[in-house]
Amino acid sequence: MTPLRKKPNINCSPVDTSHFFGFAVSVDCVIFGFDENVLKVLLIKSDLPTFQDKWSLLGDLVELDEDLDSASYRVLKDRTGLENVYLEQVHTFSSVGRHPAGRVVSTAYFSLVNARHHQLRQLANELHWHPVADIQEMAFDHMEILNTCLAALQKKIQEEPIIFNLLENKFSLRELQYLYEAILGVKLDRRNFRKKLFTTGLLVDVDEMEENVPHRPGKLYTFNHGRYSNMKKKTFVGIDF
Amino acid sequence: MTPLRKKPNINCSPVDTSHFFGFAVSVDCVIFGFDENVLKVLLIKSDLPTFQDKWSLLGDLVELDEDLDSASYRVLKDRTGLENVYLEQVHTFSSVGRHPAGRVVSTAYFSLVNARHHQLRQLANELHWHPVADIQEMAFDHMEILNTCLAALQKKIQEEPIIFNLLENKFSLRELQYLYEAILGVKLDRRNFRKKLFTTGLLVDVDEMEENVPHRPGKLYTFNHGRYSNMKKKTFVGIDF
DNA sequence: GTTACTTGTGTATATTAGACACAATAATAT
DNA sequence: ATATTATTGTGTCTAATATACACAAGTAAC
Repeated sequence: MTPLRKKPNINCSPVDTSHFFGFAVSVDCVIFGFDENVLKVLLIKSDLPTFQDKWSLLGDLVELDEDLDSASYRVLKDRTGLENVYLEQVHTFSSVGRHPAGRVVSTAYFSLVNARHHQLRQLANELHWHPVADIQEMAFDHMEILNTCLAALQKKIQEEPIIFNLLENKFSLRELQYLYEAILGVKLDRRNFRKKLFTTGLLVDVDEMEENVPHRPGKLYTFNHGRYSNMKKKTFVGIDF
Repeated sequence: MTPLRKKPNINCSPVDTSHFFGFAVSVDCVIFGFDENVLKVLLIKSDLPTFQDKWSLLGDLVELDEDLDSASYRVLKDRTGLENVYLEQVHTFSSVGRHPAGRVVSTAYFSLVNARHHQLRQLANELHWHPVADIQEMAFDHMEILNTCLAALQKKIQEEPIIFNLLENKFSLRELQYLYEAILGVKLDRRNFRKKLFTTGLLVDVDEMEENVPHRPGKLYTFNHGRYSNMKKKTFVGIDF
């Protein structure tokens, strides 16, 4: 429980109030995208002098009348223009010295977006996609947040089919396989990969082909959201490679 | 990132400061124990009038110079007398109206303790073990927190061998199996269960037998922590029933 | 039409999961 | 001491799943 220190009622005791009610809360969004066969994350240059020229995650302070999910949705919508994106709370970071401006605890979310979505392009002036594998350091404790969220993502895509949020609506199996490989950092056997995915029954052949590829085009598929929602109750069988 | 609203420096602007730095942060610990073949959780009667006679989780407000892990360790140590217990952050709950005294976001941890540990008994006057399955309602949003933590526990014990934290140092395979069954809410095949656990190579036969059981006594085992730490690097293979 | 690259497909083997039964042991009651 | 009761300890067969692996055919570019 959360007993507010028994003694003085928190509403009548300004001293105690300031003692406990002195936190700021923020959200930080690790926004993943997939482009050029590489897993990327959307970053912004830090505007704090302390972290001059360091990159940081997209985040914001949470308003007093706002919950964490709403705050992260707001950040995502305001900063990227995207709505209805996949968002998942991962962990709350709370080192005492983590923010130079005061006591700020931050809840990390990861988000999966289509990196080539048109609405995103326009804002490209202040935002930049970075290959996750290339990032060595960041502002604040954002490197730790990124690592934690990447681990969460790797685990989650083996449990639930959220990975499709990173692709166009229609995709080829090659794209999907490369995406799995990029996230997990492994090479997968193509035939076994296809077999496995077809047996899920969640891929719909849309009877179209890739275009503008410099080789034999592959079939395109979509993810069967409806069917997944139904079978979800009965436990989705993860993709174990 | 966490940009503190560009405009006024947060340290020079009391108005903005009170606006964002008005949160309290708490931790709530879902302390699991196993006794009488039932999964239990340690609860306390709420001392808030709003939740008269409702049970609540053990928790406390976080100090301004304290991080979340420290706060939850503190709660556990102060309230149960136990140290070196297993603790894991699960989720942060932040509904705007979740706490009657003001804006309090709370980070939930689950903890695994030996319910029969001697240090615990003395404090039994204000704390009570409740069978998880019997709990229907709780103070605050603690029912939701409990459910979330139970789900996290069920998932986690199938990925890592943390379950041994709930048992005595030496235990029989029956106790271990009943514990798995209590947490997962399923019946397991005894022969397959034993086979599976032996093949992990993490059980050490201590060459002792159960005592004071009204039937043929079983062998006692301990969990091989050292060996697990070593193999952990190479990915522990979960127990898939 | 040749080259480069990728698609699409199946089988055999190894590993793992799941179902299932009975004799041996200790404690207790008679 | 004997019977009763409850539990231990053990192995095999079958089904399901994971893994390794090769070649012909399609399209684009030259």
